[in-house]
This record gives sequence, structure tokens and C-alpha cells, in this order.
Amino acid sequence: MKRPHSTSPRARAPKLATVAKAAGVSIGLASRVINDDPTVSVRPETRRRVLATAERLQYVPQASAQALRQRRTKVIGLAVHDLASTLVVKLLEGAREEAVARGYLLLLTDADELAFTPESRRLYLGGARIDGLILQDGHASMGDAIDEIGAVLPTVVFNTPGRTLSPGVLVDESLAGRLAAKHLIELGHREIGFIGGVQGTHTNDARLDGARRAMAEAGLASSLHVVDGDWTAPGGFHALNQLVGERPEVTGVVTVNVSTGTGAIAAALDSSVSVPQMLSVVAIQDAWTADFTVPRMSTVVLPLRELGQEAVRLLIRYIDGEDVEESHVVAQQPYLHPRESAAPPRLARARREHPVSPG
Amino acid sequence: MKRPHSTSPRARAPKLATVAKAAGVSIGLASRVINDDPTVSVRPETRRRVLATAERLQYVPQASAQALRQRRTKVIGLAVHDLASTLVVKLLEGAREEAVARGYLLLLTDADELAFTPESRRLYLGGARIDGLILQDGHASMGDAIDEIGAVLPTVVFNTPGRTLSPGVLVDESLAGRLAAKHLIELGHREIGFIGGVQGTHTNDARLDGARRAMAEAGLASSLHVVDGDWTAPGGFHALNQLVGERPEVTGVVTVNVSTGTGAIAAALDSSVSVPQMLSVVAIQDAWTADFTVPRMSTVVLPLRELGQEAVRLLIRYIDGEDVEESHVVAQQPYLHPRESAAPPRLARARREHPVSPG
DNA sequence: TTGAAAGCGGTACCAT
DNA sequence: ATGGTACCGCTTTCAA
Repeated sequence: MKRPHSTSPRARAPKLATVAKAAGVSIGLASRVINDDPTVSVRPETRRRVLATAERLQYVPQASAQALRQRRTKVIGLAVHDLASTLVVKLLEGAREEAVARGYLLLLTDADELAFTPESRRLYLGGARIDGLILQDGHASMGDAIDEIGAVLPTVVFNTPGRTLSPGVLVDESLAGRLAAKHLIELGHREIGFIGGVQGTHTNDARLDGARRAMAEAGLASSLHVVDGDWTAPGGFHALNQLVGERPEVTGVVTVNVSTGTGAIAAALDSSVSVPQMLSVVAIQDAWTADFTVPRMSTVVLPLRELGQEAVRLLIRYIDGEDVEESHVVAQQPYLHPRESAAPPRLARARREHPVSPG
Repeated sequence: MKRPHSTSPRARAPKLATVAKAAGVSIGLASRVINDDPTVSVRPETRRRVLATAERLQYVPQASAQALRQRRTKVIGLAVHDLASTLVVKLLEGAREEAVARGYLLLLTDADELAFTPESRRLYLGGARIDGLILQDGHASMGDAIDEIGAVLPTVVFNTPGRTLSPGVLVDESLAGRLAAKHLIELGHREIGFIGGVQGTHTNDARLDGARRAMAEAGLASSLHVVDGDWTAPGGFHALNQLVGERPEVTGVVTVNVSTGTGAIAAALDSSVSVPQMLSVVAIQDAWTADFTVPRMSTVVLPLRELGQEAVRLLIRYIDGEDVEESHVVAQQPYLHPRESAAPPRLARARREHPVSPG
């Protein structure tokens, strides 16, 4: 293998001193010109000359030297639980976009590893590698870890409001749950199932709460039937089977996320419960996979990209020492994306098997 | 919001000097003890004392200072095209795992942005932030960018062998294509479709080549019918419709990846072509979503995690100035994961409509 | 309007 | 077996 670098020890990148000498100015002046220091008045001609040489030499300041001097790395840490999750992917895209736009880079890691492996925590959080951290909450058991980290590094948490020292960013999960349930209600469903994620997590509980509220508003407070899942498709598969067995009167189901919805639809078809004829399914959260279930999955779209962007903005303000609110709900709201998995209850299994009292 | 950091300017982390003084030794000695410098013989008692104080003070060396001095950041860049892709996710997991195990961190970025946005390229590659780069090739048009980058920074490319200055890591794509086609052949299919990604990319062409080879080995060289896709589910959807229309004799289809397969299965059901009764589908590459198509998708599993690990190992050796081979195929091989989307041709549409000469 | 020089926190060489 | 010290490349006061 040809090795462009090691053979001739990679042509060292030009340093500030190189530029300064070439431009015929002192190092300090070069630095101030390049950084646009407003407190310094340079002769236009000098400024031009410095800038031109910097450009010509392709000068890029060395990050570690800057960081050492300024105590600022311009790197933000991002710790998430599951990269394969579509939620995380969307969020990550938004975060990266916003970070880059502001001159920050993203250092990625696994939230669980961060929480539970001290060694990895040191490597990642120690050594002043990052200026701040965006952390995905999840398991309730992370609470302590989050607080410890938040005490030591500017941290923004998403998915969990108020439980930590650190400011949080949120989408309106409750509204999302409400929209999903309301959709089913408006289609004419009366007995509705909710397949959840893990109880006790904010995401699950807020989505469920929204669904409950929609039911209550429609005078159906006691007709929401909750089954726990685990956020995954297998979990949704299992939960739907359980629900269908225990609650034959249910004609519509809200699932806490797309994976769960995918599992639920697969389970329904598996037991010859046709979707949406016999059972309607609406998932909270959206993903490209929703377009490729059969039938295509109706969802509530969450502003996850915006969540990522907002997390970065908030964190940067926090790093800069500004005052930040304790928790920030992104302005953009969830909205319904109807596809084909939810429809009016046509073949109500329920009515045939278990007559239900009206209203 | 309470601000643990800005109020009392975050208790500065202890530096080496702090540890050295507390342990009653010189800075230099402390450094050498902590770094296990083998060329130095310290009194056991002294070593113990230094290590103990470092531990007690929770000392972590400051990354930027080390990097400045050693010209080494212990950070590896990873540039990928599409984070939402399951391929990338697996690879990323493998890479992260291996990197962390070797004391490296991963800095993530978007390959297209890297290739086409000079500004972002400077931010990311300039300033000596990373020691090396793992780059996902993709669009053929990246060629130049890859070479430019490879000339300036130790780079490992995956997905494209031989086309660049930089060493590459690969999985045996050709074998994967062969396994998929062979599976269909062994099930009894004779007229087989191949729904591709983008022609001219190594991934697509190698997988197709493998499928061709399997056909040829079975004496079916002219019975492989290729339709182009674009790696996506919508692309697969469209391609399957086209294939079914133009080639009614086809009873089995290999798709270049899971997304394409998902689209293909959806399209089949959509046109009342039952899977696997009337049409079998085998996708190359695996993902959790394959468990939740209806029917569940038969796939060829690729060793992507290992690919990520191998990329990191190779890159580190490259960075360390060792000689590395031009391209490295990971040892672990693709294997078939049969599920339910491929079966013997039972209701051969073909035979009814276009009688085919036997074998 | 510009230059000189003191660090930022480590590492590694040269003394002792 | 240990200490002293010259850098790494940059920012930022202080002087001129």
C-alpha cells in the first residue's frame, strides 16, 4: 500500500507562525486579524495581507492548541441509547446540523455505557474533551448518573423533564398521545387499546396521559385499555396478542412508537385480525418504515429534528453561561399523518362476540 | 435553572502539577509513573504513592494538552452517508466498540457534506482534530474527494476496493449475492430477478456478480433478470412492479438490500402477488425490520459489525505507521438467514402464463 | 498600529 | 531514582 503520510512524514500543516512570518507581521497580530478581534484596529492593507497569506497557505488553527489556551473544545458530546432507533437518528441529524452551523462538532457515545462504565465515562467526560453533553434519558435507573454528570459538565437532557439538575428539551409527547387517540375516536372507535413502552419513563407516561385525556374529553374515560410493551417490535407483537385475547371489544390501538406498531400490525395479521378492517392501529412517532408496513401505518409525527436542533442551541447557551430555562418544549408541534392502518370500525369483532353497552 | 457550573466557576479539574505536588514528586516523574513509562525505574513505594494520589484526586489528563504535545488526538473520524441506514448503524456500533476498546473516540460526520462542503471539510479535517478517518464510499462522484482526503490524512475506506489511494475494508459482497441466488435456486426457482441499487457502485456490482455466478453454476446464466433500484424502499417498490410486469416468468427475486426488499414485498402484496406463494424474495443484508415484514423476510446476513471493527483496527495500524494491505476482506462470512419470504415455487405464475422449457 | 512574552497542561529529554 | 525544563501552537495581556 502506498502510504502518502508515513513515507514523507506528512507535510506539517502551516502554523500561525508560518503565516505571520510570510505576511511580515507578528504572531499576535496575525492571530487577532484572523480571529477578527474587534478591539484591535489594523491597517486595512495589513489585514488584507494577513488574510490573503492565511488563505494561500490553507491555514487552519490547530484545535488542541486553541482548546488548551481557551479552555474550550467546540465539541459537544451526544450520548444516546440506541443508534438503530429512528427517533435517535432524526434527533442526531438535527443536532449535527445545528452544531455544525455553529462551529461545533459532535462526539458520539452510548448513553448506557456512559452511565454504567466508569472507565468509559472517564475517557469521554474527563480530560476536557467536550464542552457539554446532550444526554438521552431512558431507563429510570439513569437518574443518579445523570445528576453526577450534570454536576460536572454542562448537560442538556432530552426525554425527561424536571427530574434532573440539568435543563431539558422536550417535544409535546402528551399532545402526540392525544392526537393519536383522538384520531381513532373521530373514526368512530369506542374501545381503544394503548400499547406502551416502559412505565415510569416520561415518554411513555406522557404519551399515555395524552391518550387518556382524549378519551376523557370524549366521555370514554374508562374505555382505554393499557398493555405494557418494551418499545420494541417483538414487544408490540406480544402485547397485541395479549390485548386481542383479553379485550376482544377493542377495535383501535394506539402504540407508543413505530417499532411497537410494526410488531402489533404483524401480530394482527398473524392472527388473521385484518388491519384496518377489524383493528385500527395508530403509532406515535414516525419513520420511513411506516410506509412499508402492510397496510401502511398511520402515525403521529414528532418534531425530532427540531428537538435535536433545540438541544444544541440550549446547550450552547448553557455553556456560554447564559441563563436557560429548566425545560424547553420545542415550538413545532406533533401532527397526525394518516395512512391506511386506521379506518372506521367496519367489522367490529367486539359487537359480534361481546355486546357492549352503548356510550 | 440552577447552574452547577457557571455560578461557582466549575471546580477546575486537578492537573498533573496538583497530583505531583500532593504526592511529593516532580511533575515529570508523576507523568512517567502515570503513563507507565517502561524506561524509568521508580521506587515501588513512590509509584504507589503517585498512583494513589492520582486516583484520590480523580486525575484525568487533559486531552488537548496531550494532543498538542504528542500530535495525537486519539480521535477517529467516521463519515457515513446515511445514518438511518441499518448498514451504517451496525457498522457504527462495531467501530465504536473497537475504538473505545483501544482508547479512541469517534467523531461522526456526514460523508456527503465532507465531500462537497469545503467549509465543513476544513472544520472537520483541518486543525488536527482527528488522527485518521473512516470513510464510506458511495456515490461514484466521491472519488476525487476521497483521494484528496486520503492524501492528507490516514484514511480507510469501506465499500470500495482499489479505487483510491487509501486502504479499504470489505465484506464478501459477492458471496452474499451468491448465497441469496443459490437459496432461490435450491428452492427450485429457475427464472430469477435481481433488484439492484445503483449500478457502478462496488456494493451493487459485487452483489450482482455473485448472483450471476450462482446462476451460471446452476446452468441458468441467462435466467437472471436485472432491474435497477436506488437502495431505497420506494425504489424497490417501483422496481418490483416493473419486474412483475415485464418478466411474468420470474418466481423469485433477490434484492440488493433490506430496504429494497421491504419495498418489493409491499409492492407484491399491493398487486395481489402473494409472497412466497407466487413470488419468493431474498434480501441481501439483514436488519431487525426483516422480522416484521409480512411474511418475514429471508435475508443474507453480512458481518457489518466486524467490518466496523476491522476498519478501526486497520486505521489504527495505518496511523501507527505500520504497513497495511491495500484492501482487507473481513474474515467472517455472510450467511443465509431464511425466514418466510422464500419458498419453493408453488403457484408458479410463470408456468401458467408462459410455459418454460424444463431445466 | 503593532510586537513581545506569558501562559494553557502535558511529555520527554537531559541532568543529577 | 528523581528533578528541571524546553517545547507543542495558540490567545491575550501589556508595552511600545
